[in-house]
Amino acid sequence: MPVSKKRMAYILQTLQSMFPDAKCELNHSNPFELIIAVVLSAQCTDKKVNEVTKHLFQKYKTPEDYLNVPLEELENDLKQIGLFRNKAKNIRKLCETLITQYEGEVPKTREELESLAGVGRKTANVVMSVAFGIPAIAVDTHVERVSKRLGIARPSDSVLEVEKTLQRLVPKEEWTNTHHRLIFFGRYHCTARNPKCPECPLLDLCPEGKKRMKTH
DNA sequence: AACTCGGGGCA
DNA sequence: TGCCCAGAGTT
Repeated sequence: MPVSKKRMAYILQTLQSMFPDAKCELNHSNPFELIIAVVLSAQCTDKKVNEVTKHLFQKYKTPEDYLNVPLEELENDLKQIGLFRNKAKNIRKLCETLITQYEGEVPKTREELESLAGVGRKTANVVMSVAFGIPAIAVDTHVERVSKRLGIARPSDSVLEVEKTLQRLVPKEEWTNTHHRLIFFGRYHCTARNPKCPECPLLDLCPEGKKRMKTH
């Protein structure tokens, strides 16, 4: 059974005290740069993405810029990032759609965003919340892992089920902040390998943490 | 639900 | 060397 709203409120309060300033760490200065950065961030550290986009965004500033070079050149510019061939193709398709259907602008609805190449539910959620201020909880590997460890979601839940559970347990005005705090919690504290259970303020209510403290 | 893409970081 | 990284698309 998922946690109660009361217990969730305590978790949220604790996360807020741990990461009061949690926010999107992908460098961007507009919605178009953000959507490119999030597409690139799939299965790649945001640190590496920022390293690459630092140069990328000086060279490519508009959707047209990505289409005005040979595909091989864009692939080469993304060489340091995993899955770079898929991402280069998707980004070009995405830019083409922006030009032909959205007057070169990044759309704001989930349906429109998810229709773009390389953009799924997670990326759409990030763009909506970070670029346009629309409340959303994007469930990535960190959010999924910590939600399941804390007992907020069941181990067998899909990412969509995890998202729905979080939406039900968290006040809508806190969705975006909570998303970023769960990410920070997963990145810097409740890490995939060697989570910091002994010094975790949530250990007392964490099923996985208590299990780990016994067996390790 | 499982599989594939995929170079880089880290223990 | 093996696991993981702010996933998405296909089968």
